[in-house]
Amino acid sequence: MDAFFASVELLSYPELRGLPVVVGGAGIAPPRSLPDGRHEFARLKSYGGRGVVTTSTYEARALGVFSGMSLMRSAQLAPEAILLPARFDAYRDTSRRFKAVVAQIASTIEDRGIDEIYIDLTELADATLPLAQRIKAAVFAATGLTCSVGVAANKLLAKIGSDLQKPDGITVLSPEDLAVRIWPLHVKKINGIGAKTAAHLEKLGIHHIGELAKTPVDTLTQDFGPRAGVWLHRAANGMDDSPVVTWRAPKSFSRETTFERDLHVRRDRAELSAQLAALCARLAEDLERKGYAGCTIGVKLRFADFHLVTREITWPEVMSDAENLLHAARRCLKGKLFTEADQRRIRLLGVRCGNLTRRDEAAAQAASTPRPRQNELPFPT
DNA sequence: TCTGGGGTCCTAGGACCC
DNA sequence: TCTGGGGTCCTAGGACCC
Repeated sequence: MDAFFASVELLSYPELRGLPVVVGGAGIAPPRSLPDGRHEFARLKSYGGRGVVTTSTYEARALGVFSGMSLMRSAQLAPEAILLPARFDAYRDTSRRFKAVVAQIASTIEDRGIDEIYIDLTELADATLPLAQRIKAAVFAATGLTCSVGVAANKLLAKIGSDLQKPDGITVLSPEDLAVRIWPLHVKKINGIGAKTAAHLEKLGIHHIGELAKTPVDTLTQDFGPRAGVWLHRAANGMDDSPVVTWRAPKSFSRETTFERDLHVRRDRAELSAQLAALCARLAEDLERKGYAGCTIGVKLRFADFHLVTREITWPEVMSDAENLLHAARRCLKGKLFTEADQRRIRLLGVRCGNLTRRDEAAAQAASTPRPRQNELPFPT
């Protein structure tokens, strides 16, 4: 989907069409409705929190504002841009509709998050281009939104192709296109090559996919290890035999929050305790709603200096209720994480539950989950 | 004025068992 | 007292993606 969250918002606020609009994270007030039916929108420059850009319209991107950028920095680049709070329920609803309508045309679909799918068209007899056009038209009819489609012999190339003519594009790649259209692209266009790997390749003098493709595998395996080295070489040569996976069992659920201000390990202990309990309660709700329980419980801390620490414990029995999650999470926080004289501040706190089983399968175990111990304080010092 | 939230996969070391 | 492989599970961190 093209600029998905922002595009959904434009359906609600068509008067913003053509303007730089940014959908952002936390603590943003929704637009105020005026008596005459118009809306009063917040501007990026009025924002004072710690959020980041979730999605920006193409007009905002033209000003240098992209996903992941802090809203503060975005405000410097585009102070007059409209700022909207994210409405995940609306995006999830739209997401379901676009996926459902595609499923009517081709049922083998791999979910790649809220705004992206892979579709296996192998078994469909239709000619490629009309098929892609039909999918786009169906998505537009169901949602009022445009998407970009890449068609190729595998997922790796289809993904790159889908990005070549955004927004509202169709790109069909044939084998001959590899050298002509893929090799001139930067290595970061390959799904799986991020900032770190790209910087590493840069040091080796490899910038474009074509250069990577012509680099001997041995050179790559020496630098990146056997597995990654081979993968890089294959990817650059357009090779990918990964299947379209229609369903995966979830591996973990988690909840985390970044505080409005950094919390002191000792002085803000009561607040940290309350936040931890709240996260466990939300995680328990998620597990309950989705019907899972897990036995590996972990916490995640980001300190004010952005240093990240995780701790996890595997319990003998699975759990899914808030009390037991909290008990286990507190356990993770005990030990050498904090000292008596600790003056550090924490910016983010998270709780995770992994090693999942379906709750109906775990029902027998559930009866014997350990009772939480009382009077235990989290964030021991 | 820095840097969200929810995920997956990989690696590497250590414990433990046979 | 010194020495094997092989396998699994657990834990911490990191890269990457949407």
